[in-house]
Amino acid sequence: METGAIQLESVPGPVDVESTLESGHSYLWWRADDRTYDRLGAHGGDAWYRTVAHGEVIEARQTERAIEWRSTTDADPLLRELLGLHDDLDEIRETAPKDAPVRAAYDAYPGMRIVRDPFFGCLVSFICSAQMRVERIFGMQERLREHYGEPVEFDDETYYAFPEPTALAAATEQELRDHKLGYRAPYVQQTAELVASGDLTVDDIRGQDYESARDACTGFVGVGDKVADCVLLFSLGYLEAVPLDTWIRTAIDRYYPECDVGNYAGTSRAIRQRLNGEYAGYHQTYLFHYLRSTTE
DNA sequence: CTCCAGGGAGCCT
DNA sequence: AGGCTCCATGGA
Repeated sequence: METGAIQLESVPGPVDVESTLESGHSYLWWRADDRTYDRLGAHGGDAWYRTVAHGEVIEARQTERAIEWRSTTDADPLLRELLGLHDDLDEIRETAPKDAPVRAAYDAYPGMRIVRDPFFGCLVSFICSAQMRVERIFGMQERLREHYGEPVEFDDETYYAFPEPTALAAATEQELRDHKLGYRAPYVQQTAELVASGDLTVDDIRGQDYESARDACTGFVGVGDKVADCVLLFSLGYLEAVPLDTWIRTAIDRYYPECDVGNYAGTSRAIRQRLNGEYAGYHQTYLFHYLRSTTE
């Protein structure tokens, strides 16, 4: 076992691991303790989180001055990448529009960062997210891991990685339905088949300009514009991607009604411009959480 | 009981 | 391109 700590003073801008991992833009981490997911802030923000990424088990928690970690490897560079710790959050916030809703949203969750999830897990988890509450999406990914994931030993325990594309491609639709994926079951199976066969992979997406990348991503089954935007934003680092979900549509109706031009591509361009382009996805994610936390 | 959740596919015009 | 309808599941 290796252990270490990332000093917060080495990270540009504030950090909040809890809101980064529990707000529902990554579904690939889980609580390492017995405490269940709950309202943000309910546990003092010092909980241990665990994931298996690139075959390595990583556990991390935030303390007053550092992010402590335990892992099967030197997790420092991997953690910085996965948690978006390279993003200069102060600079990003500076680019946000200075209106009341965005300001309030940034004040509500200082330190929340955009994750960089491994591609396939991000893709499948957001296919599963269609018409599904945030809390339940975690459970679906947990069942996929435990039924189809490769075991990894760590600290005398066995944990399961997110399934490889071949493993989910070999699953039957009925099996996936039995694991409560509902009508998303064939989407996940067929998308896994596309990736496993090499017919459509991350290499067909990464590196292209934003709108071309989004179009390419909708080639997966169960992936429309919205899920494609989530994958570009939460896995591939397209920080300008603005997923137009029910919550951000409410925000558009309320605060930026002129941006709704009646179709996804046009509304996407308008709200992206309204949120000042380059980091529009960051600002959207803050708005999403602000709205979700203040309307329930 | 009904309504709805970080939507998308298939089919129609 | 744009507008239906259907699709599972479970908590409010």
